Amino acid sequence: MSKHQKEITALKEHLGKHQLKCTRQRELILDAFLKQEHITAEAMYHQLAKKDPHLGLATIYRTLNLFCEAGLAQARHFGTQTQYDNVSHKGHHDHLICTDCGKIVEFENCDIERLQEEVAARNGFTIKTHRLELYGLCSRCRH
Amino acid sequence: MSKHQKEITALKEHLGKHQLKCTRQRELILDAFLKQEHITAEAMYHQLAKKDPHLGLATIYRTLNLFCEAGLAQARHFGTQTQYDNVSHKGHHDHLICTDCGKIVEFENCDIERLQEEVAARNGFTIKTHRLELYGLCSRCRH
DNA sequence: ATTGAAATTGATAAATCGTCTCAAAAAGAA
DNA sequence: TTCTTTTTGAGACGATTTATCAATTTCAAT
Ligand SMILES: [Mn+2]
Ligand SMILES: [Mn+2]
Ligand SMILES: [Zn+2]
Ligand SMILES: [Zn+2]
Repeated sequence: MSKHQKEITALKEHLGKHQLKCTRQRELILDAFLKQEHITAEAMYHQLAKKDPHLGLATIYRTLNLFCEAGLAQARHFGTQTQYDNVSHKGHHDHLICTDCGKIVEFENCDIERLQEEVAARNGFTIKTHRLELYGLCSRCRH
Repeated sequence: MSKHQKEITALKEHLGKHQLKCTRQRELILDAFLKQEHITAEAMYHQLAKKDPHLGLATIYRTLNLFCEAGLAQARHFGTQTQYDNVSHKGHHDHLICTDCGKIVEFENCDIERLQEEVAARNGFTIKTHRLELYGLCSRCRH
């Protein structure tokens, strides 16, 4: 029994609900993805080339996007590339960033999350993901 | 005396400190930029084509990146494009973005802003700026 | 005002990243 | 097995931004 049974089941459920098929490539990519905290399509392409030299980059992109739709991954634009975060690896969180020393504090605030939902609903949107980053000075750098 | 004298002076100081030159193109682009809250290089290219049909797109990019280095602008990846925000602009707002059609809705929410301050204070931070982007589907794209 | 080194420009090639196309292959229900 | 639908891989393609480079402009020193 795999350590990641919950995620494997979640994906299979998503596949079933959407008339999608369980392929060797999807299983291979899922297996590799669940071992990561976050990865780019390109990095996964090179990593999996050892196991299957014919696995196409387009398939990696398609499958990582599928994971996003199934709720297993979350895409984040980071610099010029897209990072696919493993949602199961760490819960959702946002960031406080010190612009002076670069210190990063992770936080989670349910009230903010709820207000975000309200704002979205008021504008007819359904939120899939979000990004909240607070930039400023940490206590040490303020003095 | 221009309404944006402070920013014009700030740019000239930056130019002087870095052996950069004050060109007609830089003045033209600065003038247009300071009237905007945020703009893409492409949008500015089309906008300025009326005043100078030979102004190159590369010059727009180079100049907007220069404004970032001079502290007048802030680059923000927004979907596939880069938005250059005018940091001197007073009216802060955040964004709802439809991941399907690209629609962008601007919003302000004082309660979220207040909670952000609380989170920051609890962690010893003083917020200078922040970025909040909500990604999802607009009413039309949700079907 | 003239000169000349250094910076800048515009046109366009190139790089980057991700999606689209489509014929062949695979999945899976019957 | 048969048959329909989905998926795949390879590369073309599109969008955005940066690099290249010869010609032009700036500006400080004559
Ligand atoms: Mn959050
Ligand atoms: Mn805000
Ligand atoms: Zn700090
Ligand atoms: Zn939409």
